[in-house]
Amino acid sequence: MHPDNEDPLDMIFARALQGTSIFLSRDVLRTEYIPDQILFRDHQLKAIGGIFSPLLTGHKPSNLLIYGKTGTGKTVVTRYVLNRLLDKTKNTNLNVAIAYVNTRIASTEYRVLTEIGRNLDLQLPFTGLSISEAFKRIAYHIKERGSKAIFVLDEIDFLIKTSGDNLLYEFTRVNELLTQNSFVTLVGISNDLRFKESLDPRVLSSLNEEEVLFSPYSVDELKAILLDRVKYAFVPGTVDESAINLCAAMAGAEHGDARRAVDLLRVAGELAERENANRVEDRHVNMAAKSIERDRILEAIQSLPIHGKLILLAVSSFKDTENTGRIYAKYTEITKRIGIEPLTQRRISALLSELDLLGLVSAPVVSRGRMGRSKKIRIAIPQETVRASLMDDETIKALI
DNA sequence: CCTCCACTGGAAACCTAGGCTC
DNA sequence: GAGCCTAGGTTTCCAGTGGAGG
Repeated sequence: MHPDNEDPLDMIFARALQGTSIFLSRDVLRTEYIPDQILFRDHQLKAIGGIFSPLLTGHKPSNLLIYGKTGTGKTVVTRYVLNRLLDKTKNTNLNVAIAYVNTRIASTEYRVLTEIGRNLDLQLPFTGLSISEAFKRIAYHIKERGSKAIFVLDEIDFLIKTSGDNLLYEFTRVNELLTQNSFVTLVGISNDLRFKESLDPRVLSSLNEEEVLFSPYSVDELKAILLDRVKYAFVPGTVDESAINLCAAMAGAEHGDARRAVDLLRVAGELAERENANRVEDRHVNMAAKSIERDRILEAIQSLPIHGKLILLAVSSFKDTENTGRIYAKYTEITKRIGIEPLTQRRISALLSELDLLGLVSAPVVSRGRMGRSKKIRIAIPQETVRASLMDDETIKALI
């Protein structure tokens, strides 16, 4: 057999067929995966389990607020407990309904409501209804079915930041509309402790009936978690121990982020597989770190609206930092060239702040005395990445 | 210590797409 | 199908501001 002479595609298919891939199961390394056993989170597991347990006898559990940095297991533990609870109630006459919404992804009040509706098998049109109408429909749906509902609002700080606490206030009062055999319990998940400050005290006291804190994992704990996943994810002996250590160390260096550790391992595995290596080594992990960062940026840019892309292009055409006025001038020049109506400077200022938040540009506000007060704007990602990702856009392609 | 630049960022008005009612 | 309503994005308006230069 001469592998060199074979069609490369045939080889890939053959490998897949023979199951000689280094992966046993990729799914184990996906972010949505919920393991059978959760390590180092006994305390939180018991606490959350205890808080939800009244549900088993048909009583309303307390509202709950969960805190912890990204990748500390908040979402996984919550979903795990709720899944187990659903199993327990499956053969009873308790009608338990769980709605999970990530409010960073469902970024407006209305989208949060449609998402909750979807989770409860209630179709809501994606636009056209008022917030209060959508809200009433959900409440009526729960009441009619006598549901014991749990609303999990993940990354709840985003909802508060973008839309205030009006919706949350309505949620805390929804039980007044419901009858005895139906209720809604709220679970808020946040990685920012400070968001409490911007809540109405009434909302806070209602939402904060119980509180559970998730601390970051240590590097040793991360390593143990990875070793556990490796057992199910990879063919035995195909992952170097030093590669695992490196994943754990990289993820631990930030703040004990298990999601990042697992992502690194998955991407490292995929890179190793792609180059037909039979082991995952340190260098694959290093490559994975770069690849993940690059993908994050590419995705962020590609999902930008057209004006966001044009601003990015304007910013990236300067080497040094520039103030808002100069960026705006460049931006209007670009829009003229491709025949698009420019947005106002006020709007561009706001969009620049959004790009700053996304980490694509750096735009701190500085005062230059007599030279006025403005943003100090600079591109924050490699020039070549900007070009590569903007090439996808037909209207912009011609400019580059 | 005062001025004054070049915006910032809050607030309200305006616009548009799309569902609802009759 | 006309007329109404709302959410979300944008524009309009404008008071407020940090600090170098006088």
